[in-house]
Amino acid sequence: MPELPEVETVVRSLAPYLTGQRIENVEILLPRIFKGKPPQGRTILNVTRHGKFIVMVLAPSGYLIVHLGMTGKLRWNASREKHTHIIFTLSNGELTYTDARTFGGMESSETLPERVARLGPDALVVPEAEFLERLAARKGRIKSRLLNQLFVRGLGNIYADEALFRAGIHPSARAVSRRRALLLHAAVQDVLGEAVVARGSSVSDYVDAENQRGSFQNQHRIYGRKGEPCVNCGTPIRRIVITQRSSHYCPKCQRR
DNA sequence: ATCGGTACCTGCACGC
DNA sequence: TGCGTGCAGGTACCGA
Repeated sequence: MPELPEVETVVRSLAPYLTGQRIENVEILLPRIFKGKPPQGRTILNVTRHGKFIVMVLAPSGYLIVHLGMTGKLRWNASREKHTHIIFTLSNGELTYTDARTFGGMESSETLPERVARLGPDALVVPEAEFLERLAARKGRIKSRLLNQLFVRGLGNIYADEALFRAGIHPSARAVSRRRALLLHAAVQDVLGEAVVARGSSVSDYVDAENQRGSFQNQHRIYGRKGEPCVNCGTPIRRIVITQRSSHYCPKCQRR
């Protein structure tokens, strides 16, 4: 489910509850999705976002890293459901992790795991020059590059499609002009910024820490709109598959 | 060292 | 009602 705007919304809605609280108990019902030693007895110093990862700094030491995968939900004082796999009891309430598909999970470790630390710069704030430089350093179809978290971190399938549409770039394009690359950089930050304001996209089951849905799905211009008329030119929107992911584009507004 | 393809899971919508 | 198929916001891992 979650890309940068959804994870950002979860972090913002969760931080007031978790900051400064002590982890009294950790109940792990599905060991497969929890790596490392349960952080019982530690205190949560802060809750931040690193791309699509949620990072909690613990005291006296260590980190708790959470990834929501496709269907993960990290919620405050939520009731236990069929797919609730991990329950943290804090001094002031309960933090539950619920995930139907279990593509997500969490890890407790003393240092920030290398696979998280090594990701590219955050898509919401990456400077223009660095975006262009990193884009040029990689090959393959532009959509695949945007989804690669080593390029920039935070973009996923929805916002990659939305940004490419706004920049007028075909998702299969390999060479992108400097002009288009500049438009793409602006489009990425615009669409992510607008989506954060709307508290993310709830296409099916995404909710924040307080079980609230986002509303940015109502502002999608291209994602999930196969067959519908393009908002710019009326041409029916097409869906193709790139790197096993569905990609939506307007054949007239987004030329190769 | 990068890539593109595949595996990992469950649920839902759809056609028959 | 049930069954098969395709699809879904993700990353990790493999071989070329």
